[in-house]
Amino acid sequence: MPPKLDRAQVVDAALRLLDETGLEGLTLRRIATELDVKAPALYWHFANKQALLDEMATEMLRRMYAGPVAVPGSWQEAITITCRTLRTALLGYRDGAKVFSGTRLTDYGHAEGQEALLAAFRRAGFELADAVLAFTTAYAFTTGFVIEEQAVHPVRGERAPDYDPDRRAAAIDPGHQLAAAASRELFGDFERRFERGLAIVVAGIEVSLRPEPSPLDPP
Amino acid sequence: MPPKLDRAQVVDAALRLLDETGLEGLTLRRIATELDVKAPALYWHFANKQALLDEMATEMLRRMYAGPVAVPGSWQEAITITCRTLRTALLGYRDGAKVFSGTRLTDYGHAEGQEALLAAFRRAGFELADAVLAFTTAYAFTTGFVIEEQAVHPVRGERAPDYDPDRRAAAIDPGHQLAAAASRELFGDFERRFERGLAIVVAGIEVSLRPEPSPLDPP
DNA sequence: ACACTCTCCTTAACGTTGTTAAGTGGCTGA
DNA sequence: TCAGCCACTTAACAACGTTAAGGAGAGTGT
Repeated sequence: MPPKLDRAQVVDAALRLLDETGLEGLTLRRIATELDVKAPALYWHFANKQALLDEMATEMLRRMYAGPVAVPGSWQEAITITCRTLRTALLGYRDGAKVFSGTRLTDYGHAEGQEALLAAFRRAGFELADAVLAFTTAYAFTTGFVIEEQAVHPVRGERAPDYDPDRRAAAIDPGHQLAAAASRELFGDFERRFERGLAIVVAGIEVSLRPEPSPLDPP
Repeated sequence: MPPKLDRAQVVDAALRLLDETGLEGLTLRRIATELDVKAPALYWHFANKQALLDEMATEMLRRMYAGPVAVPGSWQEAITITCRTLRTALLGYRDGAKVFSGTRLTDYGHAEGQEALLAAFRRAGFELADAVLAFTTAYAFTTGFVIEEQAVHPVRGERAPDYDPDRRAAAIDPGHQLAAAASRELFGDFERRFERGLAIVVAGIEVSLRPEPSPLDPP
């Protein structure tokens, strides 16, 4: 009899269910039921729940790199597209950023995309250490941004009731006018704010880590 | 008879225990035991566990602002110190960044610090919207950075075994030289990388959101 | 003096969760 | 034919968050 299950099917079902239930509603029994199987069966394929979550995060990355990854010439384009794609990938699943940032990746299939990105920096004359710094800074911004974004919008299009800008503005001590007025900006227009924030990071890299203009290395 | 407990004591004990057990080991029964009380007693003071976690996050912020908050003149100093202080505050507790980013704050006591920060931007001529953008960008970077930092160093001074740079370097397809070499940079020297990353963000704000040099508003 | 009420905690229990132990049926190779 | 592995199932465990019910003690009204 052919096996009912393999790891890929479990991961796939788990990622589907994640959208319906959210991370805290994602239980092994539900995943198993979805697959017409009892919960302990999952332990044949994964050591424990954390291993499954790790694999889910890895699969999210894998699907992200499975899309159009034509990394273009300039490092500015490369890092912008990478972060934009990462955000889209994380937003593609409910609690995507939390799942992603809570797990260790299980394989290094993403090394290829990373290699291309780092290569773009090197071509522009960046030291490797600077390229890594640039990359991780943009990356930290992206994950941090999406975690907050998904706290406000747990599901695409809906808004968590606890993040009502007007309520926040009203609750703040009226002596703090700027903070109150900021409420309107804080919880909206994530699309635009992400793009502008990313542009800030890229511009900062450009001014702070300017590569040497010539390929000569000083002694 | 005077009550054994109040909200502040519960929060305090919970934050103490957090360091010992980590977020996933932090159970209501353990917190209760620590307070010489049975678990259901906590429900007199908090509606549920999430409410306690929210209060813990708020208390973390409160303690952060309780320190020396002399926000200086320039917006560069203000935002640098704010983010640096936030990182320190989050690193002060095991899984601090995760607790923090997973909760909604329960009061707006932090509005005062935010007000001072925004005021520094306004004094420099920034539009409020730009000040908020600058602030949230640096903030997203900081939380994203510390979440990753605490994944590698769950407890100050110790390193999670899964994040061994050499193992990662060895596991990566040798065709990807840059990605493999990057492993050495990726998991170390968080102190320096945070400072440089923050400097990048600040420099980016400076170039991207340059305020008008004069206090005149165009019509 | 007594009863009433309010506060703050306990005891007991419920349903659910991740996880383990033990068992079971089908397929493969000798 | 039969041992042996694979891939599940059934049964059960301890632990979790949470709820229901009750009780001790202090304060108040009469």
